[in-house]
Amino acid sequence: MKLIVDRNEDVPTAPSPYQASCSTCRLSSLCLPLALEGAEIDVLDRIVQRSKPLQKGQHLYRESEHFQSVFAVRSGTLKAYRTTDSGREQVTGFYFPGEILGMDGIGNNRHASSAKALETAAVCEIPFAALETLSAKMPHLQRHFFQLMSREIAEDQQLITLLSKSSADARVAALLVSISTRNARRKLSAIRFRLSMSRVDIGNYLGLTVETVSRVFSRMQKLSVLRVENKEIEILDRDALVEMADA
Amino acid sequence: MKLIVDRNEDVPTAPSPYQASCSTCRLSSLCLPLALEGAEIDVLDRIVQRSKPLQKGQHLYRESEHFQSVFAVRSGTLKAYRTTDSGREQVTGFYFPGEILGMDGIGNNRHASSAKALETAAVCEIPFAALETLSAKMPHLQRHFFQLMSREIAEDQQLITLLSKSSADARVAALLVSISTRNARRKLSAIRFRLSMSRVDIGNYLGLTVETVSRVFSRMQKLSVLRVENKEIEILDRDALVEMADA
DNA sequence: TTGCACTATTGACGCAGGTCAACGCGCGCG
DNA sequence: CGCGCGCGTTGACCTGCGTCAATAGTGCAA
Repeated sequence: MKLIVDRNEDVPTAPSPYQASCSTCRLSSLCLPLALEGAEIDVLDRIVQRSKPLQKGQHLYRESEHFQSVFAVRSGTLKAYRTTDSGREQVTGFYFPGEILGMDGIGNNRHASSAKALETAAVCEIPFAALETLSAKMPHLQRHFFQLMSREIAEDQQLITLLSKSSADARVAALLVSISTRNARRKLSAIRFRLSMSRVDIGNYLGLTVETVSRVFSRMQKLSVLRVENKEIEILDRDALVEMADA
Repeated sequence: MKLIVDRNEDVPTAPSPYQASCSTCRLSSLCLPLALEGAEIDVLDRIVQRSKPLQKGQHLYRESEHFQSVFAVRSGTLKAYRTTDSGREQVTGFYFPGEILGMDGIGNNRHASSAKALETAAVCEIPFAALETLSAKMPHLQRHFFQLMSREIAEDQQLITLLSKSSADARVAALLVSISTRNARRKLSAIRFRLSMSRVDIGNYLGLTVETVSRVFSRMQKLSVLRVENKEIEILDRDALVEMADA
C-alpha cells in the first residue's frame, strides 16, 4: 500500500525539458533571476546552459576538479560531499530545485566538494566567468549573488551549531523542518514529502549512524510527531518538531 | 616562569595606529587589497574606515543588528558566535589579522552572528554598499571578494566535516594545525604561539566541553606532541598533529 | 601585596549514541 | 514473475565524552 504518491514531483515537465528559459521557469522567483527584471533576465538567460538530465548516482562535478560553473537545480535532488584525507565521506548539503550549488569552488578555482544526483535531476549550468562579467554590469545580479553566497555561509553556520551540541533527535528534527520549509518555498506540501536521500546520507550529513537515524524516526513515530513509511514522511506535529530541533 | 613571551604580537604598531592606509599595511597581501594594483588600492583605501581599537570583550557587531559593513582584522583576535533559540552560544569562527569577517550578514541585511574581541583588537571597517559599487567597477576586487566568500564556505564545510565524526583529539589537533598555518601566512611562528581564546571558547567551537579540551591538551603533552603552558602552545611534532587531525 | 573571581586541570561516574549482529522487506534486474 | 541484494529496522552491548565535583593556578583590582 502506498501511503503517499507523487507528492514531490517538481516540474511536471513537457517533453524536451531542457529547452526552457529563465523567464518561463517557474523557479525563477527562488533562483538566480530573483532580483532581475525582464530585459535583464534575458541577458542572464543567454549565458545559462541546459543539458540533459543527470541519472541517479551520476556526478555533476567532483572535488578538486577545475571549477568553471555554478549550477542551479531545476528538478530532482543532489547531494554535495567531500572526502577526508582518511577517505571518509562527509555530506555537506542537499540541494533542491531552485537552489544553487558549486559556489565553494570559486575560492581557488577547484571544486571543494563533489556533487551527485540522488535521483534523476536536471540542472542549469551557469559559467562563472560569464556570471562575473554580467554581475559587473548588472548591480542587481551582483548583489543577489553576494546574497546567495552569504546565505550559504549562514546556513553552514547553522549546521555547525547543530552538529556541535545537539542531540540526535534535535538533528533529525532540524533536517526535517528544513526540508519542510524549503518545500513550502517551492509551493509543495510542507507536511508530506518523499525523502530523496537514503538513511545513510541523512546520518552522514547529521553526524549520526544509520541506526541512530532509524531509531529517531521510530521514536518520533511512536510520539505521533511523524508518520514514516520508508522514504515517505508525514509531519503530524510540526510545532513539536520545531521544538525538538531547537533543543 | 614565562615559557614564551610576546610571540603573537601582530603589528608592533607605531602610535596612533589607526591612521594607516591599505598601501602601507603589512597585511595587504592577505586581506582585501590582495588582488589590486597601486591605483586601485588607493580607491579602496578611500572607503575603508579605521576607528579606535576594541577592548577585550567588546562587540564589533551583534547578531540580527542591521548589516552595513564587513570588517578586516588589523591586530588582535575576534570570535564570531551565534545564539540558538534555546539560548546556547555557539562559536562559529576565530578571526586573525588579515582575515575578513561579517560576510554572513550580506544575505538578508542583518548580521547572522555576533563578533567579539578576544583581546584588544583593531579592525578596518569596509562599508558594504561602497564595496559593491567599487566591485562593479573593479573586476579584480569583485573576483577577490567572491573568492573570499567562497573560501569562508569551504572552511565552514571543513568544520562541518570535523564536527560530524571526528574524535576530540582530532578536533583539537585540527584547530591547532589551522592556527599554526594561519600564523605562518602572517609570517609568525607556526610552532609557538599564544592562544588568544579560552578553553571554553575552544570547546564551544569544537563541540566539546572544557574538561575534554583540557584532557586532550594533557594527553598530547604526555605524548610529546605539544608543550602546553596555559595559553602558550609549542608544537613539538607537527606531523603527528596533522595525522591526528585527519583521523 | 593580598584577595577574589575566573580559568584550567584532574578524577569518578553515567549515558547517549556508536558498534556489532540478526533479520525483514522492497526494489531493481533478469 | 521471482530472485537476490541493498536498505532499513531492531536489539544487546560497549565506550568516549559529558556531567559533577573538588582543587589548583592566574590575573586583575584595590
